[in-house]
Amino acid sequence: MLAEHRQTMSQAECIHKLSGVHDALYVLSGKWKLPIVIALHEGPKRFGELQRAIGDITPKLLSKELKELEMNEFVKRQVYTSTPVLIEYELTDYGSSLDGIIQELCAWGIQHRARIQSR
Amino acid sequence: MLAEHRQTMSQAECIHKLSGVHDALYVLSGKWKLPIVIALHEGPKRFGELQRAIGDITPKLLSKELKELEMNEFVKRQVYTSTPVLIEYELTDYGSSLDGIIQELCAWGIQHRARIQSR
DNA sequence: GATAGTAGTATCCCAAAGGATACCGGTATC
DNA sequence: GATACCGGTATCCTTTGGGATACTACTATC
Repeated sequence: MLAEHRQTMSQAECIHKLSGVHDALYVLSGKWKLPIVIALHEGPKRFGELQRAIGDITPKLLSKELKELEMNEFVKRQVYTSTPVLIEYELTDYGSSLDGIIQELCAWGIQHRARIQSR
Repeated sequence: MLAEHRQTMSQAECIHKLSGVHDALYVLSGKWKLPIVIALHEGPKRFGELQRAIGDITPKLLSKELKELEMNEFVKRQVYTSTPVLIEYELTDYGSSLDGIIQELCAWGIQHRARIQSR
């Protein structure tokens, strides 16, 4: 293979990766989206439970992030019309498709912290 | 296993994941860090080459992000004392350890785009 | 000697992200 | 009837991330 072709191929691959990563980061933007998804991984949670599980998130932000997660079909808002009304947020199957990303980030982050601390 | 214990375990797991993901996202913060790492994946690049490869990044931002990537040992700044001086940025082995994360983000991003467009 | 490229730095500015605080209507409890 | 929880909303304010633009010192080329 000619150098010229290799160059073209790796450039194409680079652009391909750039766009994929960009799209993924776009829907995961914001400080709290992944924390919310991780917290919901344990099971459905109510608004207040989520707030306590994550810690330090204000209701305004939690509400906003949940709406965006709902729009992207990562999270389902379940309303149980009992009295009083019970509202639960639960991870959808599509939300669970983020597991690979979360696993990689988590594993890398943990080894990185260990690496930093051992210096 | 008692429900109580399951709950405790999954909470611990949740906190564990939260901290790992947090640490990873912390060093990858900023709009251009992953794009730079991806661009350098093809091979070493000079400042101007990087700027052109990424597109739309201003020299100020590129300089800042490169410094942070260098501090985290993702990127090595090579100075060749020829005349004129040649400066190249190259990915370190540790920088390559981000490949798993990039792969996951890229693959997920691409399937997500396909999913969106097919609706 | 003008022009262009290389590798950045300096300054200014703006929009967006996010935090603090207060509030709302409803229900249940004391 | 006061208080407290639930599920949020509204308003204000600060921070910071990042873009635009200009500039520098050096070298090479026309």
